[in-house]
Amino acid sequence: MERIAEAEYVVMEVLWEEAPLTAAEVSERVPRERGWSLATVKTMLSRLLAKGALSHEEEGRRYLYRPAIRREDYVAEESGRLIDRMFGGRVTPLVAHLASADRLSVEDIEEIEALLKALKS
Amino acid sequence: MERIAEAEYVVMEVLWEEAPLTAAEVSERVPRERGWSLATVKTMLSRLLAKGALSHEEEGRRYLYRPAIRREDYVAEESGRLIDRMFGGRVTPLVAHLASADRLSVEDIEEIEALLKALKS
DNA sequence: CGCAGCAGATTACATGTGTAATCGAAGGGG
DNA sequence: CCCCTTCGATTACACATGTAATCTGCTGCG
Repeated sequence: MERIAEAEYVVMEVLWEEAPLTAAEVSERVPRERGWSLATVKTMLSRLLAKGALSHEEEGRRYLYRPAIRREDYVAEESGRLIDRMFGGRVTPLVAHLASADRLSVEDIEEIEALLKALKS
Repeated sequence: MERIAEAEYVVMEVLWEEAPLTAAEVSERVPRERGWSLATVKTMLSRLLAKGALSHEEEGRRYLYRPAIRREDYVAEESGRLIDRMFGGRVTPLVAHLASADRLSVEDIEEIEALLKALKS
């Protein structure tokens, strides 16, 4: 599975949210603050097709695009990559880090505790 | 703080481990499997200097390099970036994801629970 | 005192990425 | 039936990245 660049990821998000879509529809749904032209979106779509991250079917003389990889798989790969690089592949140090970096509120902690408890049973 | 590329990060790791070091010393410590020439390491060092991620002091006619940013800060930024992109900035979904992706062993879970308990007090 | 060798600086070059503009075909409106 | 619009395809172009090789200036060895 080829690497998806950050700008490309924006397009993937759109299509994971709703698919299939035409290029124009994707363009409409790209977050406004990106300020992308339709042309840019089309470039992203082609590159993602080439990378095998999207598939397309013809609808008249347009394409309908849809994801060819699952969001979970992509997220798993990316977060795994980060954990491997920064935390030697271990998850506990990541959580410890998040905690000490104040990314964890008391509510977070309680949610996670509940989650873990559920996991054990 | 400018973005540090993946290859550059390898050099940062070396210097976070031990500093200050000369270019040659850094080169020796770069993981063998990278197969980098000394020239490549020197390029990384210059780029990191330019980005302000390293500082250097002269020692004779060589430089001694040392990190100018803390590993903690870099890791915080990168993991924050991932969490924002993939989990809408919320940590709990990340942990949930890790759990469902089988990145959490029973021991992990117990370690994290202990960690969280300590955090609350 | 001259030169081999090492330091950093400069240059190289292919590929990836961000952000389009342009081109050629096709189809719909008048 | 012809032209304007709209598609996807092709081309553009600057900057980043990965991976070096070359250049230039000192410096210590002989």
